[in-house]
Formats: sequence, C-alpha cells, structure tokens
Amino acid sequence: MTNQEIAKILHEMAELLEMKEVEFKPRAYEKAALGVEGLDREVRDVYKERGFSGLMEIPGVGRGIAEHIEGLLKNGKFAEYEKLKKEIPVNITELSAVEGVGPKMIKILYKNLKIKNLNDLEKAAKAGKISGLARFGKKSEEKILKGIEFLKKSGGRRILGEILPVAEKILERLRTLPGVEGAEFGGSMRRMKETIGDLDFVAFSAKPSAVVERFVKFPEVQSVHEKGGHKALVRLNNNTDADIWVTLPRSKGAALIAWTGDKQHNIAIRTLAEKKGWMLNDYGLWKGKKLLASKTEEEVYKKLGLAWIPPEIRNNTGELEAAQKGKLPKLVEYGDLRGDLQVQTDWTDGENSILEMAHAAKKAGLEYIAITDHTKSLAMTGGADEKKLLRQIEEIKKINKKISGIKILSGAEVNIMKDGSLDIKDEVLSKLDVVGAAVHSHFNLSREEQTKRVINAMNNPNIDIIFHLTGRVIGRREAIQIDVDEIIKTAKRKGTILEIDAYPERLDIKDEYIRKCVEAGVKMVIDSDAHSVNHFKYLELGIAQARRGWAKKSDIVNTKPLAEFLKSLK
DNA sequence: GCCGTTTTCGGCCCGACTGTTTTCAGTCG
Repeated sequence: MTNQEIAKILHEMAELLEMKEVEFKPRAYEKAALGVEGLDREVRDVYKERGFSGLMEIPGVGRGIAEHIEGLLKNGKFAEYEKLKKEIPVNITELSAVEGVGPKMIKILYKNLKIKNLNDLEKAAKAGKISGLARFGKKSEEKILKGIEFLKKSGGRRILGEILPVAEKILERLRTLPGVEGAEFGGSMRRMKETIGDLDFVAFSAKPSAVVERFVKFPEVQSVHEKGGHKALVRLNNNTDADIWVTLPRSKGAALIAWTGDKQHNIAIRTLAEKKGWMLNDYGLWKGKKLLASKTEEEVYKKLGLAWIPPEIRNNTGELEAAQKGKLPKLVEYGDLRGDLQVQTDWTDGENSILEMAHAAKKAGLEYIAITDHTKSLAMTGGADEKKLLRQIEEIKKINKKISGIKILSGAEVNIMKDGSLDIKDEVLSKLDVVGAAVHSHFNLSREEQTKRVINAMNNPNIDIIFHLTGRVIGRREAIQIDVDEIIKTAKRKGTILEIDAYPERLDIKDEYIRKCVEAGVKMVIDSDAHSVNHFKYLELGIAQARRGWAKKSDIVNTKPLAEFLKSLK
C-alpha cells in the first residue's frame, strides 16, 4: 500500500467522522493524512525498518492511527473505516472535490437520493432532484453542476511556473486600481509552492467593496462564484479559481498572515496567541478589545515573540520554534545568483546558439554560465560524443574572447548509464570546467540498484554536480526510487554538489531534500536547465524552491563570484 | 485522536459568504 493510498483512507476517515458529527477526530485524521502525504519515504518501508515506533514518528500520527496504519500494511484491514464506509458507501474523495460539497451534504445526498459518485450527482442535479431536498434549492443545484463542470475542465493543481505569469498580471492590474493601497499574493502563490490549486489575492483599500466590484470585472475573469463586500471568488479564463479579499490598510499585517497560511502555520500561530491570552484573527492581534498589532507582518510576529517568517517556509515544520529562538536562517534571496550551471544549446536539444544563450544570461543578470549539452547515449537529443565535446571546448574559447560581461564555462550533462558508469571518457571529462551527471533512463530500478548506480557516478572524480537527482516530472513522471540520505552522505564525503533544477516541471530536488542537504552541509547549485533564451527566468522558481528548503546564500555555490565558484568544484 | 514552555488530561484557529431561512449550518481557506 502506497502513501497516497494510506493518506486517501485517512482523508476519507476524517470526512466519515465529520458526517457522524464526531468532534475533533476529523482534524486528527486530516493532520495524519497530511503527515503521510508529506513523508519523503514510503510508509511501508519505514514500518519494515523501524516497526510500530517508526509509524508513530510520522507527524500527526499517534498510537491510535499508527495501529490503523499497521493494520492496513499487514492485511489491508481497518475495521472502523470499513464499518463507516458500509454505512455510507460513497466515493467521498470524488464527491468532496466538487466545490461547495462537503461531508454533511454528501451524507444527505446519499441518504435521500443514494448518490454515490460524481456520475450519480450530475444525473440527480440535471434531473432537478436535488432542489427538492430539505435545505436545498435551485441555486444549490446550479452550484453543484457548475462545480462538476469545473472539475472536469481544470484537472486539479497547476505548476507554479505556468500560473505565475498570469497571476502577476492580475496583481499588477489590482495594484493600479484607484483607491487600492497595495496588494499582494496570498496562499500557496505567496508561499511559492510547486503547484497551485487556486490564486489568492489580498488588497488594501479604504473602500473594499468598490475594489471587489472592479476585480470581478477584470478581463481574466470568466465567471463569479460568489461576491460580498470584502471578498469574492471567481473563475478565470484559464479555468483556475481566484479568491480576493480586500480589507482596510491598517489590517495589512494581520491580513497577510491570515491569508498566506498555510493552514497548519495559521493554527499554530493562533494557538500561540491564545496561550498568551490574546487572539489573532484576520484583522489584528487582540487583547480583549484592545488592538496590540496589525499594521505589518513584522509587527504582529514581533508582538508574539517571533522574528518575521518568510512566506516560503510558513508550513509549521519548525519555523515558529526557530523564529522564537531567533534561529531562522537568512534565506538565499531572489537576485543572489551569479551563475547558471545547466544550459543546453543548439549543439543538442536547445533552441539557441552558445552566443545567444550567453547574451540572454547576461541580460538576466548572470556573470557566468556553463554550457552543458547532453552526451552521446542520449541519442534523441543528438548528444555529444568525445570529439564533439572537444570541438565545443574550442568554440567556447573563441566566443569568450569575443564577448564581455559574462564568462562561458565548458561543461556537459553526462548521462549516467544503468550500471552507474558514464558515457564520456575521463580524459575528456577532465578537460571540461564543469561536469554534471544525470539519470535519463532506467527509471524503474529498485531503490538499492538506483542508489548504487548514482553513487557509482558520484565516485568518478570528474563529476562536480548531480543534475535533477530524482528525475521526477511534476504531474507526469514519479521520482525514481532512491535513498536520498545515502546520496547526501556520499555527496558530503565526495564534495559532490546537488542541483536544484529550476525547470518548472522538474523543481528537482524538492524542498525536504534541500533541507536535508542544508543540515548535512552538502552544497547545492540552482540551475535553470535552460533550453532557450527565455528560460533563464526559471531561476526564480529554483530560488523559491531553495528558500522552501531553508537554504542560505552560503548553501548555494552559484551565488559566489566566478573565481570562488570554481574553487568549490573538484 | 493528537499533543505538551498550561505536559499524560483537557484542550483543539477564526471569520466571510451563501442558501434557505427567519437565526444559522455548511463550506472554504
């Protein structure tokens, strides 16, 4: 049983208990489900190695839920879940994905109309059966149909890189509206998460309702789900939803904290306020009716005894404790990068020439790039063999003489073969300035084989960097099975750098692994993996990823000037 | 059912909007 399957059962359990109006347990199951989802290993492997106590170390999992997970792993049994599921045998995950449909509604729909899945729901709504139920009307029915339609079209979360440009355009438009005194992203967009479910905007104005009215008429808005004096929820032309909340400028700090989240961070920080006998809501930090702080985030955090916490790390994984102790790291900043160590050109599968890429990189504010075209075993890209690489080294020397303000390094993205050997001879690799190695095939090897394979490659003294270690493509291809802890140990021993590939679909390695590298003292680089002159903008996504992994400037070697950077290579 | 600077029992974040109602439950973030 995979983590996803276990998490799904825990989520469903939360909803089933919600239907039964059981108090507090739903949230406990919800938290446990999140804990399982967030794990960087398979629960079954944790159980195999560490047994029951390993399960109990999963965040949000205590004795009770650990026992249920154990049952699921041992024989697929979870008696209470099955019993509840028998009472209300419906596809909860599917139904609750419909906007506006929650556990209570699912229960009523099943009891009265025997609705079990999306198909049943759509049929019943179209036949006008739902509006006949007590406490349901025509509008509820329409809303359900709209929700189903949206679900069919949108297909879930979008990757950050895809949606960020759209969101920035809307934010700009919002900021320039008359009467608006500032606007920011909220939610997962402000936290720069890998994928975005919907867009959140927070705006500040003395006349909130006027701003809401203008917002819902933006050209990007396709339809309006709901609209009040301070809030609106709309659907955009690109089939994503966007929320806006407009509040008075004096509440800015508290409002941004409330709307940035994430949920667990908010719960933790509000609980912290409560423990001091205060109350934190969307408008401020209060002692009874007395306002203690609200204007800026810094002010609110400070009053609570916390340093300001960067949005990217607001997810209740230790940031509050660190902020309390003044031990938050100073994260690498947007704009800190001086180089890019993975750039493809038209020598293989890139779209532009070496010179064009160099100019584009310079324009993007970089001081050096490494040309890292694919190597020969990646035939589909026209990968370079030894002769072609040597020719490219000479070509780069020539171009370097012609240009100024940027230095081009010669490199390669060497293919790691199934057994961990490399497809380019050492004597040629040793002539390159920067050598990255990457897995591009045999994604399905066992964890042991895959780990051994990559470690073999790392043992080659010419390999400076491992590119996109886990090979995942968000939404399309799973990460390879690999023991990241072992890789990090080896990287530490060998002085190998691990890459944070900023290409929007990759974002590889992910934030938890970055955090492990930071803790282990393993250095990283942030690369665009550019295949065109337009791709250097992706570096921003990589920086966001690094920040979510608590990386400091000193953890990222391509924040260094060229000479210093070169010293950190083998 | 989880969890702990109020620590092994007694708490569990907070508010806006909607729909179908006459005061609020359900949903969402």
